[in-house]
Amino acid sequence: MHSNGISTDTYALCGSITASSSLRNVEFGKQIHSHVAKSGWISSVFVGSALIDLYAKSSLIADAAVMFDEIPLKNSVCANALLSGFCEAKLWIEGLELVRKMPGLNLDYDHFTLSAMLRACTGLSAIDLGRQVHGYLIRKVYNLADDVFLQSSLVEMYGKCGLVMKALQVFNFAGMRWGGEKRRDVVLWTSMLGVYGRNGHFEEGILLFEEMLKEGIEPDEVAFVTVISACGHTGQIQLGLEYFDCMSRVYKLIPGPEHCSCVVDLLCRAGEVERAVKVVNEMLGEGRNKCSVSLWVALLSACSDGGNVELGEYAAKRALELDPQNVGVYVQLSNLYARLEMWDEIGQLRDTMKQRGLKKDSGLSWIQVTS
DNA sequence: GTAGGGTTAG
Repeated sequence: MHSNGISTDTYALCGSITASSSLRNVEFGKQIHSHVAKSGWISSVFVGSALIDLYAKSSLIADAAVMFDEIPLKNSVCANALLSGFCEAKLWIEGLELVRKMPGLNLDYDHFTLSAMLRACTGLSAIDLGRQVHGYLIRKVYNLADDVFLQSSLVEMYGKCGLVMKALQVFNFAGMRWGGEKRRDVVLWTSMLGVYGRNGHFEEGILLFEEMLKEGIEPDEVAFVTVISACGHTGQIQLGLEYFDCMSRVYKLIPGPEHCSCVVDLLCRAGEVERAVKVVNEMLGEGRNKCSVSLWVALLSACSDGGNVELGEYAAKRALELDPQNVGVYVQLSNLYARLEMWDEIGQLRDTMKQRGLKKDSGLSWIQVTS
């Protein structure tokens, strides 16, 4: 269109930018950006928001922030686009700072803002602020029960802070108002399922999954990861395998590496290492190439827990053949050696990692203590 | 008629 000399307008520009965003083609988006800068449409808040979104989704958060600053007449939409970029990048403090600046810029909080704030609270385990946002929602948002995004953000926030009953209360409230209507979608159900899982309530999680099926909600890939993992924790091998099987048979979903490793983990937890190896081989035989690394890693992880050196080393070798840069494999193998006090082997492993220029990230965690 | 949100195991 442009090369034919036809002038573009903001509608066409927004369309092209969102298209390059969904195709994950940042380069094309950047080209449009420089074109926009010359055309004079750069001050359009519509075009600006689309560009912020493109940069934020391409992990170019600094570029997104610059774009935001350059929009002369800002509105909530462009602020929210940057805000969700911060949350996506786990820059929760930066996100909350932006939220604090919004009133001064004459920007109102809407559902998008509040849902992103809750995500930041979840990331920071900031229960006090999270409660304040919930209070604000109850007071100011009359149609809270209509918004599954806000509901699931609340469920996640309470769950992350360990308040399982509060999460359940929100989840039940979301279902209550609509009686027979299916207002709770699969993501909201999965959020609650995940809260149970992360807090060790695996039995309840499995029951909730069954309840979801009874309500006629179609489970997705994420729901299956969570429920198969829950089965692993309760030792319900048969049930876990049935879920794995019905994923493709009944729901026509293609199991990914994460499902395969859940199944391996489930079998190994139950001490069925032989059977796990058999499953790995079967899966590889079926040509699930994408699964192969994670299958060996899952097997290695299980061997690490059980102190099975021989099989662990074999699994590590196979995993590294496929992905030599995988630091996780070295860490797992090192854990296995440490468990059995095989210090010489750990030394060798460190040397190998150094030679290959690999480094393990150090861990970090924090919580807020409820006052 | 254009732009922005929530779920994944180990």
